[in-house]
Amino acid sequence: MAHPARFTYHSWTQPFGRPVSTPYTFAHSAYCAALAETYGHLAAGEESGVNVAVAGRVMLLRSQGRLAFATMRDSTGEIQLFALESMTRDFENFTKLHLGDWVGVHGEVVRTKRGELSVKVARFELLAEARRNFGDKWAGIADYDLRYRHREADLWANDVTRVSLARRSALVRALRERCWAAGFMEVETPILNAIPTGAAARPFVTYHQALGSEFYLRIAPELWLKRLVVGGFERVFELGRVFRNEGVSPRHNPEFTMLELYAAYWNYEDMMAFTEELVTGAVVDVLGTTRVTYQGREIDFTTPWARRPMAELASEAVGEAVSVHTSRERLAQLLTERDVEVHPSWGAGRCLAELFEATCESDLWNPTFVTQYPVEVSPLARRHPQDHELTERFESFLAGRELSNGFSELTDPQDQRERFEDQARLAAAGDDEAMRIDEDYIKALEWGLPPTAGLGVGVDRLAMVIADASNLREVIAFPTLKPIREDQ
RNA sequence: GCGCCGGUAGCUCAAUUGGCAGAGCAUUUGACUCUUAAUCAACAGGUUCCGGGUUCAAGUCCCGGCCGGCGCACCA
Repeated sequence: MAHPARFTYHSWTQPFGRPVSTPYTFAHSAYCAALAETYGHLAAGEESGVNVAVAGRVMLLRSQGRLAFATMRDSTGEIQLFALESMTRDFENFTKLHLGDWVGVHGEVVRTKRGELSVKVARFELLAEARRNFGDKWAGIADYDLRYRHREADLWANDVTRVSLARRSALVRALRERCWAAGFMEVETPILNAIPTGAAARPFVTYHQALGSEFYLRIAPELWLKRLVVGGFERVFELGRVFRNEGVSPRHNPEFTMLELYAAYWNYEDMMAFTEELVTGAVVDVLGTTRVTYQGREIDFTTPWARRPMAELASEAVGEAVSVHTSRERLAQLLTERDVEVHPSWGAGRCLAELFEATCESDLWNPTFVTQYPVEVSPLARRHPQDHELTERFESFLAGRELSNGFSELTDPQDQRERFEDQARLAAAGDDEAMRIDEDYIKALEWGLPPTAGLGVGVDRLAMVIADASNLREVIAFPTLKPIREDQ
């Protein structure tokens, strides 16, 4: 769609005059869904004797001489409007309403002879006119470009959009309420960061005029949240946007919503238990079941979720025992055999993680915890007591995609400094996603971080599953799109 | 960033091997006292995404660009 949609001006000149003068308020008294419930008992042709004031958009209009029917929708549902020349003030203009116009209607709740619950219009007001139409009244709007750039129209034109975004909202609410219920305090941490940290990702860069400094949009709130734990807030969470300057795909948006939470005195086992309870609980809150059909295939959220060490899964996939202690050469060879390019800077740990991703990740359909991540790919996680090349870390996978990431937090400032230095060496070697040394964070650890476990959940990914969406953009109200160049 | 596919009326979509750009809905006008995507009749509506090229002739073929979808890469 290179051209913006052209205006379709309706000529209101005859019925309403121009400019149309619309009211500043409407004394609304009832919603469609409530009317359907309250007056469901009315028989065909029966009148309730009750007057209501409803408002919404005209979705359909059937004008038939000296009577007319309209279908009006509000945020809760639809109801029919029934107008009669003999009963309706300004009937002539009612028949000239346009699809998409906002109207406020006063009238009696009745059921028509043909059995449709209706508001018999005594009088109505045009609250706002629709100067553009909302697409084909049967087919809606199909053009992705128009749907994503103008979600306000898509929401009226396509039921699936309304349902998907409503489910996302319900999910966010459920996650938040479950965190509150578990004693987590909701906090907010900076989005403008002097150092991008807490994850491995290329950041967005911006600039503050008065401070004369560059800032990075956060790629994760992780380190700030742990500093709050150092400060004595033992359970904190943040539900907010993070920004990663990476490719866009059906499963990646440059800005996305992350839930991160930290609990003092927990380890990663405790956090896995909480993750199950949180995610499965939220799914049940929204959908009322633990068995969800996603893209035609069932996902079973029933707890406990499977728990599998990364090395075990990778070994099964390649048909031989591999681990973080397998020689780098052998792991690299296995990767090369699978057409994965091995970078010189990768050690055995990174190779094992890559091997797992290449062979196992996309097959993990039901929610599954993968545990025991190599230290090399986990610069903020605490070492596993039985094997110091591994960490007490897990990621959960769902429908073949990463859903969450959690671990026992590294609390030793000296170890943390060395991990950062390893990352800095990767950055120097050209890895623009490696972490940078965050001296303030090391200083925070020197004040003492108690044993703590942390979790990050990709909210958009979970919303996709709950909305049965194959594309992330279906659960983001306004996904990031390339701006249309004006010179075209 | 690379590859494949797509962009035609406000919306949804047609258009044969290159041969007069169409339909439904919406809009406008008219008919109609129980409709349900109401129905019926009529009018109007086009830079076929943009810019070049080939050709007697381009929506269609070629080149470049814009935007989108999907795949790959990237995303621990």
